Amino acid sequence: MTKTPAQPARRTPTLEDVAKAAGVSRATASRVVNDVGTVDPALRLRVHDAIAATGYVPNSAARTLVNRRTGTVALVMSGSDGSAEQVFADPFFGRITGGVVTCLRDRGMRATMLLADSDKARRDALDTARRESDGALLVSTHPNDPLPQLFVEAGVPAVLFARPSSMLPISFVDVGHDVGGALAADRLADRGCRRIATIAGPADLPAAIDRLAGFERALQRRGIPYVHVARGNFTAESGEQAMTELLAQAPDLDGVFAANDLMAVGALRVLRDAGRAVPDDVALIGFDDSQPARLTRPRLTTISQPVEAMAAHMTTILLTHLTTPETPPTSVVFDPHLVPRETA
Amino acid sequence: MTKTPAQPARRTPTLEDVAKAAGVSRATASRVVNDVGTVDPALRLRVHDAIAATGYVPNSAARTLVNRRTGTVALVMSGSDGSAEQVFADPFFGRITGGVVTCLRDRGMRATMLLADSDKARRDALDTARRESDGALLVSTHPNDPLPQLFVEAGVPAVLFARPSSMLPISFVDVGHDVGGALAADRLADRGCRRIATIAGPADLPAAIDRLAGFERALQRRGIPYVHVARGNFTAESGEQAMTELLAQAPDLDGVFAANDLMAVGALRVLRDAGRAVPDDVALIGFDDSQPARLTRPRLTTISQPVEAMAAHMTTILLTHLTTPETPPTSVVFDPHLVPRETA
DNA sequence: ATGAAAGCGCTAACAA
DNA sequence: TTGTTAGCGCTTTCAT
Repeated sequence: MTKTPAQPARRTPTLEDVAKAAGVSRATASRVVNDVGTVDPALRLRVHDAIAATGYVPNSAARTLVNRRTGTVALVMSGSDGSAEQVFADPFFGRITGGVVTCLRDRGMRATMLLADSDKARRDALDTARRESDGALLVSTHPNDPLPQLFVEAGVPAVLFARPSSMLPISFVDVGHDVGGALAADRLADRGCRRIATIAGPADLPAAIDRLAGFERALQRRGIPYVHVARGNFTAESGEQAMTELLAQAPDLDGVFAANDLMAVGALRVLRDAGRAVPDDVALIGFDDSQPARLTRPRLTTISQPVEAMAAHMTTILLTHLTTPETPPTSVVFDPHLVPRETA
Repeated sequence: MTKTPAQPARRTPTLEDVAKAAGVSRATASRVVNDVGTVDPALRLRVHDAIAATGYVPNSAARTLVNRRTGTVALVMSGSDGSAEQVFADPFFGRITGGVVTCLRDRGMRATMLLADSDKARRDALDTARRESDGALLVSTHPNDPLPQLFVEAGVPAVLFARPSSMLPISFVDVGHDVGGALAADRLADRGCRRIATIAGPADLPAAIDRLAGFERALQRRGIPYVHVARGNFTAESGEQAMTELLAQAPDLDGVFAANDLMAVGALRVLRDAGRAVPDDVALIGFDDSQPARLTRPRLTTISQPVEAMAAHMTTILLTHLTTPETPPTSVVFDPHLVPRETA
């Protein structure tokens, strides 16, 4: 019965307990735990035993208090005002979250979920990101989102998912939307389509702009310069309407690229109703490889983005900025790929 | 130029700074900040001014260290082993997250996202939930998930989304799956269907069991005792297969209830291919009110769950447990409702 | 290589 | 009502 023998109380063990059990000072125990500085191998072993014996786990609040590091990254979903529910219902959101959480987990870190869908929410998100996280991952669903700029101005480390509409000194990951458009163009051209049309997305969305540009350029390269363009807003209904317009404008068309799957689904319905066989009369390609693309009959050929990988990479970029603050803004653009199914 | 006049340094202000600026002690400043104890109105005012002047915001790590409260709730997505990406791609997940985050935000709290898809991940989640959050919200995607039991045994405050397969002394929210099944039954019966079949979900899933039971009971009440049952696994493909079986078994059927929308989508395809007009020859009802339900033509009549409200309520239950630990486990079952569209 | 000691910013007894 | 003080658990100089 010398020092603190058996039941010191039902309290969660602290570094002090470990030190005592190992017969060393708290400082030494800390060094062992953090694997820093130099400690005698023998002592190190004793400390490790003590850790195992006591079941010690570091208290992160205490660490944060002294280190100014939280081990947490804020994942900010930024929607237009009051769009909370809508933002989260999009499977995209979940895939991004999955990529981020998985990546952070490998590094012993966590993600806290923030929602920025009003001016106040944006301020709060900035504040929380600054004070209770080490940095932020920003996912905007609409163009001209003021959030990225806010973070840049406040000097809070942040990385964007998708290129911002206006130039900003901030890192981001994105997919090559233009490359995706080109993939679709080549696929249509390769299968012999010559009277081609496209259902483009909103004209103020960088992603939509690039998909269209890449698509048109690729066709031009293939000697198919003229493309009928109708605009949609990424809903199935707008896809129906656009397809209807297109059919009226160019009844003889034989290939269509829709800037997302939902619009492609709408287009498919109109084509079917118009008695056009897909893909034999008209080939059709979507974008996103979303669930609806797999559910249509015929199944939708589409362009896929490596969302999880992008999210993971976005996370590692942020961690780099945290480790090496002087790192200049970096952007990484991922390659999309064609998912050949039945409509093209 | 008396005390700390202008630029005390570019350091984030602490309570000490506020106290100094207001000419009071740190304790008084703390009382004002936390609105606790009794403080002279005049001093209170001076402290508030000082807070505004310094731009003070409490340091949460320091608070956590002394309070043992993190202001954070762990949102644990629990999938079968290695199913990370799949879990997150489900829109359900996002809707739950949205409900939780919104509810927490109103109370000045945050959610940290955890993924429990392996034994190690489950242990880690438990540990993180215990050490870095005040409690946990558990969302299981598969039956017989060991996670809830783990939390119960560890005594970590937790609330489940959906009733656990085995009885457990733990709070949960759920939707009345049986009520939903009955809603579908009544709808079919009301529109005159008499030769009714159902595509049930996995026999080991409480939700699937209840949907089927509620459906059958309601039909029985209406004097339609016999129901053809085929099983699916909640995918569109399984829905196709089940519908094919059903059509073979009961070629004259005139109404079908599928236990989820995806299977209903599959069924719809088979019915169309079989030349059955929907809803005129065969009426069809799904469950979930998911995106695919809105995309089919005809649009799918379905049963909707108030997911966001359920998630929010799950959160408030957890907060109640945190405030009043002796609160016994509570369960709240929400009413689903019928979303009448075109297939029934 | 190791330990003593000084905080990190805050809350809560306890005194006054 | 207010202030003093003792920690919460940890890291990190600075001596030794």
